[in-house]
Amino acid sequence: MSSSQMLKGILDGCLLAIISKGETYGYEMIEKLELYGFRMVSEGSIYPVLLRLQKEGFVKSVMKESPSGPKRKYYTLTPSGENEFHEFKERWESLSESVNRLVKEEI
Amino acid sequence: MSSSQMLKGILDGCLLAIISKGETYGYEMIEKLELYGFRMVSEGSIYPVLLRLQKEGFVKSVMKESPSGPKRKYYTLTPSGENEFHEFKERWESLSESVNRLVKEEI
DNA sequence: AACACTATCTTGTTTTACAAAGTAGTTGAC
DNA sequence: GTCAACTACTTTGTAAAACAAGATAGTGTT
Repeated sequence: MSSSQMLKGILDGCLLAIISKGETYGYEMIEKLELYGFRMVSEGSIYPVLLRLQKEGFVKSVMKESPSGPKRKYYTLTPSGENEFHEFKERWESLSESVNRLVKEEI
Repeated sequence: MSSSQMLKGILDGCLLAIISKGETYGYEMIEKLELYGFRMVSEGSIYPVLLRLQKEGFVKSVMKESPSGPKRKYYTLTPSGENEFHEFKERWESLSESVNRLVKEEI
């Protein structure tokens, strides 16, 4: 994956990161992203990404009853998703170092 | 600008960063991006961004003769572009901290 | 019943990514 | 002198993505 593809893949990677910390569902992921400092990540943004991640085989999901409210779709990483998350971390490392070198006046 | 808008604006910010270091032109920016570790940033990616940045009033350009080869379109930041670059740096700081907290297992 | 909160999905518009091809000047090799 | 290689910018076309907004639906409170 090239740098520019990387730019688009950050939300994907962040969702993989959240799911890697333990089974969770879409609505909760939005709340967690806010805790981590991401602002304005709305439902219209993340649900389509979750569907794509599942289509690509990186996550799988099961519906479970909620103690209150409608059923929740819980997501977990597949082995392929764990691998993808690992690769995301490396790409992120490389990208953020490049951007930091650039904006922090080095070179 | 929200986090998700931020995700799309990284290439824009990086181009502002490069131009802020001194007058330069598209073809040279691609070479510089490579030096900073960005891979596969092609002409089809950056020229449209440069046109948009100019349309938004963040950069201005002048054509100059090249000592060899076709004329070059040299870009510089406008005051509005300097301000935008400053805001980009703040947004980048905030985003990269969020992503790092997330992938580096904190919280 | 009306409202608020939880939870997911779909739709429709706008924007973006970017490969590919087009145009054009310069340089060096043969 | 022409062929290839490099420099340099633009345009075009397709595919994908972003995301606000709305649809749907269950639960809890007033």
